Formats: sequence, C-alpha cells, structure tokens
Amino acid sequence: MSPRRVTLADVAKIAGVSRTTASLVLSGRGRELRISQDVEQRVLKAADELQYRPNIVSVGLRTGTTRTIAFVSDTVATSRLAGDMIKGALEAARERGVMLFIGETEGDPELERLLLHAMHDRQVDGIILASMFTRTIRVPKGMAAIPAVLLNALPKQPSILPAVVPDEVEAGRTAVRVLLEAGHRDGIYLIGVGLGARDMPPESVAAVERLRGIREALGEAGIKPAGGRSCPDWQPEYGLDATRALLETTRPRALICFNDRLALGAYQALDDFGLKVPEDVSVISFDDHPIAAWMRPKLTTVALPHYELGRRAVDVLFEEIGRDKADPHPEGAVHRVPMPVRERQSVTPPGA
Amino acid sequence: MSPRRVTLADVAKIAGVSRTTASLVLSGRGRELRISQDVEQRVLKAADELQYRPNIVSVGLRTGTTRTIAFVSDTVATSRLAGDMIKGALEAARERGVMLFIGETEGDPELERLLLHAMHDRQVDGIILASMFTRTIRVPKGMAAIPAVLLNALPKQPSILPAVVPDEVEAGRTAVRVLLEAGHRDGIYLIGVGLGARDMPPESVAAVERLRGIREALGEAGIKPAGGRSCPDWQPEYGLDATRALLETTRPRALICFNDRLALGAYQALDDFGLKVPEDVSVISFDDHPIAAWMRPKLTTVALPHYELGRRAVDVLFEEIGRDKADPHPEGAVHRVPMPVRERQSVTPPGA
DNA sequence: TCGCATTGCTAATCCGATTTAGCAAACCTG
DNA sequence: CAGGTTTGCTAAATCGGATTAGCAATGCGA
Repeated sequence: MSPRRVTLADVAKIAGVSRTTASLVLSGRGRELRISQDVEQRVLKAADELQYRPNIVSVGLRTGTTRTIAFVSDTVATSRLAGDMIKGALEAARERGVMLFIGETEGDPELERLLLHAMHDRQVDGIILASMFTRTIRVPKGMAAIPAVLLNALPKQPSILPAVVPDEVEAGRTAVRVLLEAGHRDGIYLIGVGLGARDMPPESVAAVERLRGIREALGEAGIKPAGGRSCPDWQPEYGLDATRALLETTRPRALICFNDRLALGAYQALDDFGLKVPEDVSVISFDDHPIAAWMRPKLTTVALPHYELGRRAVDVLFEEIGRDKADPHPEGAVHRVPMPVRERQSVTPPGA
Repeated sequence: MSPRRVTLADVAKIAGVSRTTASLVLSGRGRELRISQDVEQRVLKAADELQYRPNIVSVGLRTGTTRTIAFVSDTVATSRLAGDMIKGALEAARERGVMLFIGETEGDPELERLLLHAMHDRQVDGIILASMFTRTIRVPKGMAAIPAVLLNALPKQPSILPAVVPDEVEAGRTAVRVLLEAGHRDGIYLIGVGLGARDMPPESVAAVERLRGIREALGEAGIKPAGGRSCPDWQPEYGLDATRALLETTRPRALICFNDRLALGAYQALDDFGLKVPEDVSVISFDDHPIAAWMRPKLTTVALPHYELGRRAVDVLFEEIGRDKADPHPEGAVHRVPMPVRERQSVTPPGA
C-alpha cells in the first residue's frame, strides 16, 4: 500500500497555483518569467513540505532527456581490472546527477544489437561502448543516432565517434625511461613480442603501440633491444617458456614484459635459472594487474589507467551531448589517457 | 539530424487504423478484443516495415513499469570478486528483458539515500541492495516502497526484505568434509579465528558461520580442531604471522584458512619452515579468490558463488515483484546459496 | 421489420511533467 | 480616458503509449 508519489499537481494545489506556475518556479525559470516573490515562496515551501521530487520518467517523455547513460561493454563489468573503468564512469556520472545502465555483450554482435536497442528504447542520453582490452572494433550501425563514445577501443573504419584509449605508445616510452634512469643500456630483452614485425597479434593495439614506444625511446638513447621473444598468448605459461628459451642462450640484464602475466612466468623462469630479481635481472612490465603487487619482489609496471579511462569516457560523452548538432565537428577525436608507472621493486641499477 | 523515432501513431497511420487498434494488436490483446485477421496483419506488417519499437519511457509513464531494476552496492562493482555478482544479475536480468542500473554508495549513507532517490525517480521496478562482503546492514528506510532484495547482506533489524547470502555454515562443513575424505583427523588447525569466542569480527558473518560449520562437521566425526589462531585482519601478512607463530610450537597436518589471502600468507610461512604443501601440510581455504588459482600448488578452496548470488538475487526480486500486494507474506526469507568446493592441489591424504 | 446482441473498431482520457499561447488586471501615455 | 504595455499567472497542447468507454454496422430472433 505504498502512498502515491507526490506530483507537481499536488505541489501546485497546496501552493494554490497552477501546475504551470509550479513547474516554472521549480525549474528556476520563475524569475525570468516574472513570478512574484510571494508565489515563488509558496511553491518552494509546498514542494519542500511534500518532499516533491520530479518524476524523471515523465520528464524523459516530455523533454527527451533521461539523465541516464548506457555503459555497454563486451565483458568489462566482470573483470576486476576493468571494473575500475566502470567505477570511474560511475563516479563521473554521479557528479553530473546521471545514472548508469550497464550491459554486457559478451562479444556477441546480436546481443550487442539487442542491448543497444534496449538502451534506445529507454531514451538514454548517451552511450559508452567499452572494450575489455584495447582493440579495434567494428562500430555497430545506428550508433550515430545518439551521442556515443568508444572506450578502450578504436573504430575499425573511420567513424565520427570519439574514442578514449590508454596512451600505449607513451607507456612503451615510459617503460624504457624507467630502465634508462636506472642505468640500463645493454641486455634489454622483450618478452611477449619478437623483434620482427611478425608474430604480433595485429588486433592488439597494446602490442603494436607498446613496441613502437619502446623502439622510439630506446632509439633516442642510441640503443636497440638486445632481443625479443614472442608468445602465442600473453599468459604466464608462455612467459615462462619464452623466458626459459631466452635464458638458455643468454643472460639478460633487463626484461620488458608486455604484460604482468607474462612477467609472472618470467619471474618463475628466472628463479628456475637461479637468477634473482632485480639484482641479476630487472623486470618491468605493463598493466598493473592485481598480481603485480602480490608478486615478490613487487613488480614495477606501467599501469592501465582504468579508473581514469572510465571518467574520461563520461567527460567526452558529455562534450558530445552538449555539442550543438549543427557544430561542424571533425572526425571522431582520439583521447589518449596517460599510463602512469607504478615503481615497485623489480627494477634496480645493473650490477647493484 | 537523427530521423525521428517511429511511434505507434506512425504504425497506425500506415496500417490505416487507430492508435488504439494498433496498440491492441501489438500488445497481443487483439484476439481477445476481436480485431479482425485482416487488420491484425496490416498492423503487424506496418510495425515490421517501420521497425517499430515501443518507447519504454512512455510505457513507463503510463503503466508505471519500466523493465528496469537497480543494483545498488557499497562498492561491489569495482572488486573483481564481486564483479561476478553483477554479471550474474546482469544475465538473469537480460533473460527477462530487463535493464540494470548500477550505483555505488561507498558505504556512505547519504550517498545511498541520494542513489535510492534517483532510482525511485526513474521508477525502477525493483532494487537489489548488495554488499561487497557478507555482513549485516541497516536497511535504509523507504525501502518498502518498491520490491527489494538484500544481496550478500542480512538485515540488522528484522525486515520484510528477503535476503540472498552464501551458505557459509555449509561451506565450513564442506571444508571439513574435504579434509575428512582425504583421511585427515589429527592436527587440523584454523588460521583466521581462534578457538575462543573472542577475537572474531562479529560483523563478519563469514567468520562466525564458517566456524560453526567447521565445528559441527568435525564434531560429528568426533574430532576437535587441534587449535586456531585469530588474525586482526584477513590479509596475507597476518596469515603469515599467525602460521609462523603456530609452526613455532607445533607441526600441523592440515590448515583451514578462513580465506585465500590468509592462505597465501600461510603458504609462505610453511615455505619458510621448509614444509611442503600438500605433502607435509594440507591447506584448504574459502572464497576462491583469483589468487587461489595462481598459487603453487593451486589452492583448494570453498568458493563464494558470486555469479550465482547475483542470479538468485534477480530471481528472488522478481518473485517479490510478481507477488500480489495483498499476499500475506512471512518476514523476509533468507535464501542461502551453496558454496561449491574447488578441489585443486593443496589437499592430500596425510603422510602421502 | 423491430429490437437486441455481437462484432469490430475508435475517440477520449490518462500518466506527470514542460512549454506555448494567451488572458485579465494594473499601469502608462498622450 | 481610449489604447497600448507590462505584469503575473493559467489553460491547453504535447510527449508516446495503455486503457476505458462507447459507437456504427451487422446478425439474429421473433
């Protein structure tokens, strides 16, 4: 027997004015439309006493704006890593008084279609299309009908949609900089990608861009990577295999692992060969996966800024929403979010 | 310049009928209201051609039902563990064609109030109030206005709200059963809670109930735990300390760690003392935290069924929604979800 | 052939707000 | 003091559906 919600009509009746007047006052347009102080006060008082809150569904129907955005991802909501992305989006949304719908497509285009329809049907003000790991995606058609942003993804074909992605190239440079600053110049090996252009997952933006950053930064210091080992998948066991294979032929001074799981395998291989991190071999990695802080010694790694990515996506989305439709806007801009390094214990000067 | 959405009026016009008729046909009530086959076909055809989809905002305003539920948690969305809870809820919701709002209160009652208001304002059909770890919570007032379910939480005061929680008592029994089946009877120690009633976080449902299950199951086998060490917090370092302290005085045959992080510390302490898992000491734990599968040897643990919890919460919520208001319903039922054991490599027969 | 029931459909209202158009009273102005 | 402005507020339309009440045409029995 829930008491009926208080409506604008109730407020108007108590205040002894019309619904129009009440609406005007409560939307702050009372002044500009010359509502008297007296009436204004009465309406405000009534609204306060009745604890009036506008029904957003109704407002949505009338104005078309629901103060609601959609966060549609392949599977982001469930992975711890990327859960932070949601958190960032959530907080940025809350600051704007906006609610967040979430949906997971599980990579299924049909599901994605249904989900986007469902969001449309609910008149969301905007859509964030997120990917669990950075990659290029085919933008579903019909995305142009509503403001939208790609998160952790780049459009496969040119698109007007803006994108928010981690700055992987700069991350590669950062990893190198950390090693350089520690004094490393020789015996720097890569685990995860080979030095040839082959053997690199082309869909993986991370692989390509991290490598580019690494090459550039090393090049600027007049250095080349001493070698690299590709891995079929960036999982610990492959990191283990690749590092073992490497250690059978040489003694590296530093390892740049392309992600933390590879680093976990690398640690193990180094241990098998009786090599200590970081005294014998420094290790730097990417992602800042939770295990990085569990590892011993704690892993120095260039972090994927998930939280910040989520926030930025919302910021950019609201720029889109606020943009004048007529505004001639360039093709979807790519916003790159810096990847901060988490300096821990796995890098030390060579021979320290 | 997005083309205006197709409305029911458009369909009606194309089909050459009134909006009423179109509505009747499309809501499946055409038959019962004697709409002719001919007209029915015309409406269906028009709707199909125009790709008509009803505007849920409008339906929401008229009927009061938005096919939308809220998932409000303290911080569940961001922790990997509990992210699975969302996933479960998400999938169960999708199967019903329902969308999920998410919100995080960060444990702030004021934020929680605002969030619940915002959900009300959007006319959600129901609310799931979730906690990141199992505990008792004070049910915010105003929760009775809308169907709601407590997830991973029990009401501090008696409440009409149903609750969905993991079956921790049974989990305790399960842990014991695994050890018993492996042949353990002696030297079973507890890491995380002492044997006395003191030193146990009383808010932690897990601690109390797991211990109860353990005691019961051991008791039924005529056994008592050989000892136990409480920890100020269930973190690896305390698990390490507690286990070290234990090992200084005795040699356990099996450890029941109250969660996986404690087990991580215990592993380390055992290693420090030159004891091997599981040959020298079997270890069983709770939670199935991601690290459990990373540990070596892989940790046998009784899993928190996050995914299933999320699903159940939605199921129970829809029972609430479907329940006739007049239906005299008992006080909020507590639904206990079984905690399955993940048998891995850390338990073996004693002396194996 | 009149009266009543049935068939098949539609007009009008409602949900709860916003917004447009407009009205009555007070106020100027020449 | 007629005619135009300004002031201060409200009636009515609108958003897109669901729902209630009702109407015209046909069928049927007497």
